[in-house]
Amino acid sequence: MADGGANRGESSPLDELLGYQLRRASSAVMADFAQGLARVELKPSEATVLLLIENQPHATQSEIGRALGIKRANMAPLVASLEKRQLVERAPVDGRSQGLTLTELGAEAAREARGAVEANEVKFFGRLSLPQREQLATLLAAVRG
Amino acid sequence: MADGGANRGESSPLDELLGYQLRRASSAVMADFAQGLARVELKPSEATVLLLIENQPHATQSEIGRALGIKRANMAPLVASLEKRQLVERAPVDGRSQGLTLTELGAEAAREARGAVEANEVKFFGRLSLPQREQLATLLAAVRG
DNA sequence: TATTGTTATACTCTATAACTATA
DNA sequence: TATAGTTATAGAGTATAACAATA
Repeated sequence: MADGGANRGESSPLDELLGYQLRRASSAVMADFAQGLARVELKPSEATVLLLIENQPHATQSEIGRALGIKRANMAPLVASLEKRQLVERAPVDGRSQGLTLTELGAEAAREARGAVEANEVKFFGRLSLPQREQLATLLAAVRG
Repeated sequence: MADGGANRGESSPLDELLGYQLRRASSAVMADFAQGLARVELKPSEATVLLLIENQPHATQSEIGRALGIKRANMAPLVASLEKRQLVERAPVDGRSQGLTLTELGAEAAREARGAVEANEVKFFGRLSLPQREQLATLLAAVRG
């Protein structure tokens, strides 16, 4: 790693800060997740969109974006790319909205994405006991308010 | 917010994923932190660098970068900008390393950065009890391994 | 008037590669 | 050989502003 990895050899005033620890933990988990997805040529944002469409077929891209905290302006090129790769299909809902569904290829990609998600969860949270995982979920929800 | 904010109205399969919850919590905290720093015209990465230099004067930028998980290649323009703004001074340690210290202006910026950090901590973690905060710190450390 | 989707654009953070110079 | 610092460059995510079409 040489650079960029987590340094744990020296204490720093940031160690006391939960916001900082939260960011570092999130970065570590996300970097591994991105690496796990690289094999399938999906970015994390694309993978989460696929999983959400799988779970809520015919949702519009605005709805998906809202659920994921991704702005409309950023959803447009993201979905356009998924459609171009024939992972997602659009079907008009009304004159301005289009419902999104997975193609067969998209469903396969979603399965692979879920595999990457689960490997990532096991790798980072498998060390925790079930009560610890529940506690962490509770605390994270409380932080988000 | 209209877009981009956290949607909590609908359940999704991602709600079960600790990695996803971790990322969303981190994003929320970081967005608020960045906003709090905007008043001082500091980015989060710059603020953390200032705080670390304050705590470890004469540390080299490689050392600071290692402690923060920022690569040398990314530290270079960051520190150059802080130096240009006269927040940081460099003093040669040996022929290839330079120790970093805060100027008076930099010390003042660090104080303001610390204020933003503490407001951010209170806003998001003040809701938690002390044992809960300790538990969260323990769990995040365990996640990072 | 509000919402959907879109384009253009900019900023932050991160990543690799390649180079100089010093140890 | 390894390390410090630099430059160039690319990718991922996010942000705002503005627009057309539709509700």
